[in-house]
Amino acid sequence: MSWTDERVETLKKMWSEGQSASQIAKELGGVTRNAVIGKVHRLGLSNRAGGSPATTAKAPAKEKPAAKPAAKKPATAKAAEPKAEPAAAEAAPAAKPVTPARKQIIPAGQPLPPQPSANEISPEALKKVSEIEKSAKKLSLLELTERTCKWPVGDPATEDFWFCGLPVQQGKPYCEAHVGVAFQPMSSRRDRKR
DNA sequence: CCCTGATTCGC
DNA sequence: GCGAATCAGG
Repeated sequence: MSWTDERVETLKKMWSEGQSASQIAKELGGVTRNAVIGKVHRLGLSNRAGGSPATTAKAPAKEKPAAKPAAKKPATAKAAEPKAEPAAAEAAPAAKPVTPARKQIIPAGQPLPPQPSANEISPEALKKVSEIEKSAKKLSLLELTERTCKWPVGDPATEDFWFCGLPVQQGKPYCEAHVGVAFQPMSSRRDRKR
């Protein structure tokens, strides 16, 4: 696959929408996330700029100490290149419905509105759990690994007992769905005082 | 381990 | 220009 105009457009759009490189690659098909990232860089829109420069403002002059001897990184001489104003400020950064050709999930630079669900377990979370439990891998205790959801389901005293086993949420011991109900912000036993 | 983007460099 | 391999971080 090559970078046709269309594909580049999709790339730009998704990237500006905050989609991850892998998501974009998946969407485009025929390319890896590396390809996407590479293209992004070549297009000069590495930084999801456009209007919100306040985001990931990583140090561009990221110099790597010569910690790698025979490495394949012969410290390029172009250490810090005066990356002037990115022409990225091309189009209107905001108010641009664009073509909602597909699913536009993430708003944009906006992280996400404050999560209202602070108390009690949202019915959605519970529903999500019962849903995922159907597709749970139902692992036994011995099959659990560091990256399998350790949420127990059923009664340990019966045979209807197993662990979720779905991919964990990274770091956490449970999958996303279970993390949702596992880490109750608080309460729930408030009015449950026996 | 999963994921993310960033960078280099042979092609 | 392209993107795999690699790096670096979460």
